[in-house]
Amino acid sequence: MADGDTETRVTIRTVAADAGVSVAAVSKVMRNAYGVSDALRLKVEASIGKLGYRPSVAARGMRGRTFTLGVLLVGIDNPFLPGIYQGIESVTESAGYKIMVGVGAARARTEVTLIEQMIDNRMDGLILVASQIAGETLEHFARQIPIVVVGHHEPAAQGYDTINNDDQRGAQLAVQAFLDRGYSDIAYMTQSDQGDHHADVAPQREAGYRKAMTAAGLADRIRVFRLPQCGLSRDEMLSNVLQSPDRPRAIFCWSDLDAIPLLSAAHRLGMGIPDELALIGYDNSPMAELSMVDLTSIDQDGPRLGKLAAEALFSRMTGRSVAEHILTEPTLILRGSH
Amino acid sequence: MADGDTETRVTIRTVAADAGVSVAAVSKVMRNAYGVSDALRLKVEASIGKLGYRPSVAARGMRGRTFTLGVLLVGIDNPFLPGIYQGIESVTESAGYKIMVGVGAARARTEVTLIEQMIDNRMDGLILVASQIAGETLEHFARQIPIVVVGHHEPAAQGYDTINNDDQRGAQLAVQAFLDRGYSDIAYMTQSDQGDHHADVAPQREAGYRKAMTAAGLADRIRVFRLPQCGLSRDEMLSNVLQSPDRPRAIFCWSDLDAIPLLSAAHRLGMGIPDELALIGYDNSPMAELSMVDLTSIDQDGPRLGKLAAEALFSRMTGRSVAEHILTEPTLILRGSH
DNA sequence: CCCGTTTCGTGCACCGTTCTACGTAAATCA
DNA sequence: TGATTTACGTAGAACGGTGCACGAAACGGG
Repeated sequence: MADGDTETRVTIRTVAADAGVSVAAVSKVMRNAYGVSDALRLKVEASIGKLGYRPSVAARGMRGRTFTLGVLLVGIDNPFLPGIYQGIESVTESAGYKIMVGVGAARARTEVTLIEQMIDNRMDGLILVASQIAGETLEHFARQIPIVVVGHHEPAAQGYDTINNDDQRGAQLAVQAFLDRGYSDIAYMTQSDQGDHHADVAPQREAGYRKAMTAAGLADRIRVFRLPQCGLSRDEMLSNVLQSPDRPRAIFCWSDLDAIPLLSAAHRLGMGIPDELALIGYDNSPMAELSMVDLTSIDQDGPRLGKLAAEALFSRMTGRSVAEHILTEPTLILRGSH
Repeated sequence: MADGDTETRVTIRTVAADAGVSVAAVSKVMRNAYGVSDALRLKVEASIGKLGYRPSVAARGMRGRTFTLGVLLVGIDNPFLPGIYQGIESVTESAGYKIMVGVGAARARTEVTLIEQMIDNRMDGLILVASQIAGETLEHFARQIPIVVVGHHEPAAQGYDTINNDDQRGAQLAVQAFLDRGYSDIAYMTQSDQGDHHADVAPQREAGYRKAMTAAGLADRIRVFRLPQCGLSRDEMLSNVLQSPDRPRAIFCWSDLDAIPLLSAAHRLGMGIPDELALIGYDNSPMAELSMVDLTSIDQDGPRLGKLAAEALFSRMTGRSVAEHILTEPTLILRGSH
């Protein structure tokens, strides 16, 4: 512990002494509770200003609320997250709540630890974005702290809320967009399932793809490619898929995250887009918009999802106990890749 | 507050009662402090396991340490951050420390609030990545909590450490790479300065660019473009720069973050790369590697910076009080854009 | 066998807040 | 004017841990 010239912390007691009032009085002013005269308030506020007093969140959390929310993100390299985060922040900021973020690195174990960490830090509520954690575990945590989940389908959950774009509908939009252009040889590319509980977005999009294909009478043309996790063999696999003699003419990819590397592989192989390969992604990430990428993608309006999540969390924190499961409408962003 | 079937929390008292020992004994076992017999330890650990006890970070923090570090990031959409974060995590995880992240959104005001929040949450130390906060403010905070700063040059700082890649050297590498290809009409493109204290990386890279140009006898060819912040007029400005009759033949861009949109604008205008425009970026982001981007870039080895930062923080937390200012060597990643 | 050391476990005073319960003075009402 | 109410401020007990100081064994050497 660095113990140089440690400025002794300004506590509520320091303020009370300075203002010549009781500790409780200062506390009341801070929480603008009932029963404070203007004279007292002024005195206390003057001292607070003079001393630069900030209440300790940790101590405050031991009895009251901390006005801090926890947000758990899968990672920081996912283009889907900034929009959601910004949506959350827009709501929480104006309500005077602070946000602490945990980065789950897509490992369920890490995520559980982080959630526990947030509970132990006495946060007032949690928003989990694209969490990998199973529903039953979530129910367990939800008994200890209000929770809202984004990007994880669990429509029967009782203890927590879920906010999602309608991933099945998004997949249907993509398939339809291909059909409109006359394609019938449409494949779906997804990440390899990893303990997959059918709750994650990728399987939902797969289900939507299958339904849409079946509805179009193309059930026998259904093909699903599953990408391995690690980087090197993934790039290889992308190339292999593209070079195989019976490669699909059109690919709907579960996320821009994989669609763009796929596009890159196609480009490297000298394939024309969309003439030799048509492609639609998901998330409408900023990269998709770049002219050399120009990727058609499904947009799920991250800021809106974030906003809805924050609002749901607040309503749950203030009493609602019956679960809410919201599904928003995705939109197709037309570009040159299909 | 959701007050459904609130599982009453397992506290240190619950454990003590269950194991038939004192609260202090449990505390000792948790902190594996001196003076615990094997018998006692076993008894207590059994109860802890049975009850699933986790100590409250908040309460613990009021006297001891929390084993939690705060990491402040500029944003989550910056390709430079994942590497650094991963580097930090690799060190802290094995040391049994948890990380809470704050997202500063590149606004100094928000960042200050978040740092205060982290101090109030009793974190044991802070790593600030690409923070916008002025040096004097940092010194102030550094008196309250050990701090290490990444991506912000403040070589004279006393109270905190800084870890940076040598941005001036990186700029020099870029200029040299252009010179080697025979370019002399080399411009620098940067973000418009925003309260800029010369400490941020962009001005450092600018200084390096100026030095390198001067050293090459091209002082009179020095040109600097400053991009506005907001998205729309930025794209316009990029196009304008590229379409002006005396546009530079080679541009060194302060970050891939702006180099890639610039590349996109060039592509949209049908300009050949590198024949009509040569480009070098900074950060070697994953996108730069994509075949349709193929951007030459300066790599600063984020994971290494993160690792160094975490190690510096630990050494500071365990007593070191004289500041450390580390500069790492950047490398040029050759690709097709120059 | 006595006395000085260790070793182990406990009681208790913190840490910085919140919040309930209570006392007092002023204002209102009959 | 006396009885109520209302407004304001204060003690002091939580909250869930930590860690110091202390006492009681157990140990060990002369």
